[in-house]
Amino acid sequence: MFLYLDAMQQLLNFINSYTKLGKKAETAVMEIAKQEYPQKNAFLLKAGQQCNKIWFINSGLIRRFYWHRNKEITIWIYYENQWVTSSPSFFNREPASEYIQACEKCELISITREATQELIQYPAIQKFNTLHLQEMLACTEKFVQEFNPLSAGEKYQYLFDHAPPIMKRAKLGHIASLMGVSQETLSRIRAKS
Amino acid sequence: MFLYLDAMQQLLNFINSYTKLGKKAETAVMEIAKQEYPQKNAFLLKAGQQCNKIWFINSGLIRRFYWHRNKEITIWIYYENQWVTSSPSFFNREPASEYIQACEKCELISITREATQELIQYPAIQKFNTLHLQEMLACTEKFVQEFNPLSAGEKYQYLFDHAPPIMKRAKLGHIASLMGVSQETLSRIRAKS
DNA sequence: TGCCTTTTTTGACCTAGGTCAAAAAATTTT
DNA sequence: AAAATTTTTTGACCTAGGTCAAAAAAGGCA
Repeated sequence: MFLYLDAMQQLLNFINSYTKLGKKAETAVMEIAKQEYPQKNAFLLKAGQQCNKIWFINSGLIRRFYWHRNKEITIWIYYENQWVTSSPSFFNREPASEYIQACEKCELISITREATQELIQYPAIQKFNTLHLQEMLACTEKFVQEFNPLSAGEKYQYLFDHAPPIMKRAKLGHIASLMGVSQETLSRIRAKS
Repeated sequence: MFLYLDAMQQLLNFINSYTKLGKKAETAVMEIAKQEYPQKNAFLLKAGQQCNKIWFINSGLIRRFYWHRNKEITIWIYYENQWVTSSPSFFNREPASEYIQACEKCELISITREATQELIQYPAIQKFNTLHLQEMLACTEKFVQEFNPLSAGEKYQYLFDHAPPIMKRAKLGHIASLMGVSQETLSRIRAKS
């Protein structure tokens, strides 16, 4: 019970850092959001399923990946205080082309699509949603822009500077595919640094 | 005057395809939006400036690019019925790291950041904004995901299938840098197809 | 503690696509 | 229409990072 309140408070703090929610909105969030505790390697979503939730990460590491020609390609790895979902599937209500899997034992809060529709009735939450979508769009663009033209070694350094939890906690193969290089290349880069 | 109404109608049609606007909201859009007619090669934005507008393209081709080690890197090329802005600069109110330039003589509608704040007061426009942000996010993710693992030749085909106006109207060097390959490589790919 | 499995490293070799330079073609300007 | 400029193509050569295979290390678990 103590842990429960704690996790919810972490989520509310996150939202409040964008816009202050009123008491009613906070209560609505707490009533509608559910906690989940996936074990290491558990799947939150598999390719072909429709993704009907977004997850907020209280603790743990989560990876999104898909298969391309007998190879896993990691889209991104998420950690504490970030949101995960399959955007194309969640927003367009289409089957996902990707898997979402826990890399570590996790503590999550999930909100269903219907629940988000409820919550968005609160103006403060609507505002949070808009700000957050804008930020995600700007970040995604910025990342793609800055990251793509780098050499393999520079990509390694970039991720260390911008997403240390990934580099410290994810396994080599996952990081390599996130960077778009082979595992062997990443191992060699690491040997030098 | 006829042209003017025509361009505005094109914008309203675009928005209405997401959610129907009421008469008042439509009027507000028409009063607040301004038309612009940049010549070929004109800059809408230069690196270092803050981007305080979004543009809707009635006609023409517009390119976003930045410099990386004495090389222009094209972020994306936009055309009819699309919106252009520097998302990081526009949303975060920071200096842009990129240029936005007309590749052709264009017919545009611009809306300032302040104007968007006015317009978003209308619930239908707020809804359009949310839907459009979601779509952009989902599209951006999907594109990066599908495009990145392809070989140079496959990227060429992918763009032909997904963005023909770019391939038909943009110049080779711009397309090459959008694809992340050298101009020579693109020329060779084209020679084969 | 020692066995078994998974992950990471190392080495030898290869290839997609890069670079540099010059010719050819297409556009623009006068 | 000719000259000047810009864009695209072609050829020769090179390199970052890929692949395949095997060894070494690290984690799990009985």
